[in-house]
Amino acid sequence: MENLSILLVEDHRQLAQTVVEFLEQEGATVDYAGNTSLARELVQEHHYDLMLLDVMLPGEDGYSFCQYLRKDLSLDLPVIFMTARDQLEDKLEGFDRGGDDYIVKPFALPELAARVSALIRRQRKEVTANTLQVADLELDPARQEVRRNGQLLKLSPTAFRILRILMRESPRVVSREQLEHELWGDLVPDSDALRSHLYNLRKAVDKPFDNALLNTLPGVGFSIQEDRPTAG
Amino acid sequence: MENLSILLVEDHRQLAQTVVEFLEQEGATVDYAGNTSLARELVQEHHYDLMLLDVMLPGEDGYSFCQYLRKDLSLDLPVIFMTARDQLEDKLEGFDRGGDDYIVKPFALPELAARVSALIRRQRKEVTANTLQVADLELDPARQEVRRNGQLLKLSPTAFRILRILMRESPRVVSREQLEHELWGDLVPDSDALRSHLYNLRKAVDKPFDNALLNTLPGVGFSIQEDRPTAG
DNA sequence: AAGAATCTTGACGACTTCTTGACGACCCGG
DNA sequence: CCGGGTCGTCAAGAAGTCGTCAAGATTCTT
Repeated sequence: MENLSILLVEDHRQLAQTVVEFLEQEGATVDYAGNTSLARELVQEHHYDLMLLDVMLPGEDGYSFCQYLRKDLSLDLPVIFMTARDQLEDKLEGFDRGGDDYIVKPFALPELAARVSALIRRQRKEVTANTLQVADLELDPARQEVRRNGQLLKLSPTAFRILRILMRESPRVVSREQLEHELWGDLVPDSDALRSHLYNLRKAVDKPFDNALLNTLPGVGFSIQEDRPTAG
Repeated sequence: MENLSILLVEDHRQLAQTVVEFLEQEGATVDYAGNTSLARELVQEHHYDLMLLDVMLPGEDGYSFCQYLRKDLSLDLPVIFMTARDQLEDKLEGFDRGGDDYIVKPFALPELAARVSALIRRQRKEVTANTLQVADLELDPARQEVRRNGQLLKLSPTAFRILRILMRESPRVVSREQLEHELWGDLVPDSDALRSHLYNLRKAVDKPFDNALLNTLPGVGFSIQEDRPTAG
């Protein structure tokens, strides 16, 4: 659960606090919203790896909010519904509105943690120790090796981590904020160290080759993908 | 569940048959194994989209088999444990050995179906719609790309956001107030910056092409749609 | 404890993006 | 036909971001 960024949406103060304390103790960073309007703002401003969503909320309910995320915001972050409703139709509705999992209150905190981890590792393609591949780039997490066109590249540990994030998200664009949080958690360096690391990463991954894989989208983030055509 | 290929590993004949019939009726193709040795062979010879795995099996148990899949075969197919064991430690072990979900017997068949679908769509990254489309305009939120007639357009971040809102609401008309609020929240610029952004957006989206998609309804707002008839 | 590798920081110029204001065209009501 | 409001057009300046790079600080290795 290291450096996982989680958003908890739950109006029950008591339960919320319990969950937050538990998750933070497990190493996650947790933001908390008691209703969906605050959740809406948070979700637009920050990147979260996962959301825990109560169904019964004051104002808009959790189902509706989840659907809004999927349809209007095109956000595909994993969502776990967390509710006392245990009827079949309730569960079906949760999945139907775009939820990934559904856990009935009261639940054991370790089960919640296990389901969170399971979703995250599925999302991050860490189910097996398989190599990640983008074009002629291969990254082997087990061996800590990166090859391009069969040729072994020398990367610093941080550069390796950045590349790994970019490759698992490929061809999605990863925001600077998301990268920084995943690399450093709450201890983001004062200055813009990420720029330096990216510079070095590019020097290793792209410089020696003809076509560049690592793209910058100014003001948005970074992505790794083959042949991003330059717009006319 | 159309065209899904599922492997069911379960020694209880009665339950197995019920599940198989249900899933096939839902449109899936189901292979069945009563023990892990048969399951081993099947998994090596065929591709499955998902596996339903009982824990208590004759010979090797389900936990062990799942771990074998992940570690030795490096197979990342989604696995749902399906068992009568409802103790916390059992569930934790299931996730720990690489399971994606855990459903306790007896369960409702529709819940099983819902969990299967949820896993599949996550696996296939179909959680959200991949692109927004209006006429020959396509916007891919994940890649931050916009194409018209297949050709990549170059947009500034703000122009991209405006287009995305307009396409999301298409063919509805979006008021200036709504646009400004969604772009800047409470920090709307003093002057009418939106006009400038729309101008630039039009330059990129409409100028290079024959027909305009971006319409202004004076005093009302903006919309994006094909062939808006010029009212008489 | 010395040396190597790595990370952070700061500086610089180049470039992009955003905001602002100016101007004239258009529409509509008075 | 005049005037206020809205709109499209455009350029200039402000603000911010990016690539580049080297020097100092820190951590790791030996």
